[in-house]
Amino acid sequence: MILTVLSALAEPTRLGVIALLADGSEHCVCELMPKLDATQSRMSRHMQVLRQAGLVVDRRDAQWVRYRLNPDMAPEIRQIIKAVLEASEKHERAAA
Amino acid sequence: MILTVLSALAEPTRLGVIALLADGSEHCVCELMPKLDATQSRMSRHMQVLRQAGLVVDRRDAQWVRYRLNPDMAPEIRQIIKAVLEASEKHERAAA
DNA sequence: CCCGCTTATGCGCAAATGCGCATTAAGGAG
DNA sequence: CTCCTTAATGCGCATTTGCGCATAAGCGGG
Repeated sequence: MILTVLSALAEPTRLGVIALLADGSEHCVCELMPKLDATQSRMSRHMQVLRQAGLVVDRRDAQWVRYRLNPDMAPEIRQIIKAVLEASEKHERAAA
Repeated sequence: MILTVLSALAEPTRLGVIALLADGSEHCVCELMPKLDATQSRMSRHMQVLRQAGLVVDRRDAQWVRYRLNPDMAPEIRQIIKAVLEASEKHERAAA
């Protein structure tokens, strides 16, 4: 379980998705694709990994699929995500 | 950097090592091996991954190599480890 | 119905990961 | 020096992962 979460986060595109979804709102794949410089099939599969790890949920809205962070995520997992995002922010700053 | 840390943690034996080292003291490979049910070469390579991720440091002591959590680990990384260990503890309890 | 847009998926391939086995290396004891 | 213990590493192999390409599937509009 935790291992699934960690593997899901241990990939730049997927971590990028989590960072983008961390604003709490919904985003469709077609919006994430250009922001993360990923092709459609790549994005779709990465989203599947995040879904299976229980990190995101999806909702069909007409021809779009809207993703958001799983609102029922366990608090411990939420805490991991928080720590990871804070760490990556710090490191982006350091790199810039 | 964060990705390296996450991949390092996303493996059961390595996560087990971190959990064992979390007591703050030193442990030699020969002690970790039986506790994590790992062969010698497996352990050695996993320790290398943890070292390269900056999570542990090693020290030669006679014929042993003693490992401990990297005391110079960045606080953000430390925070990730803390969150991960707490989550895995909770989940072990749930599984038991 | 056909078309266009968005997303998912089957397939094959290349690269990465994890492992065991055997060997090497490093250190201490006799 | 040899022998023993502990740890690292070269090698080959099997599995997993990540990807592109093409195709299918879901939805709305005309």
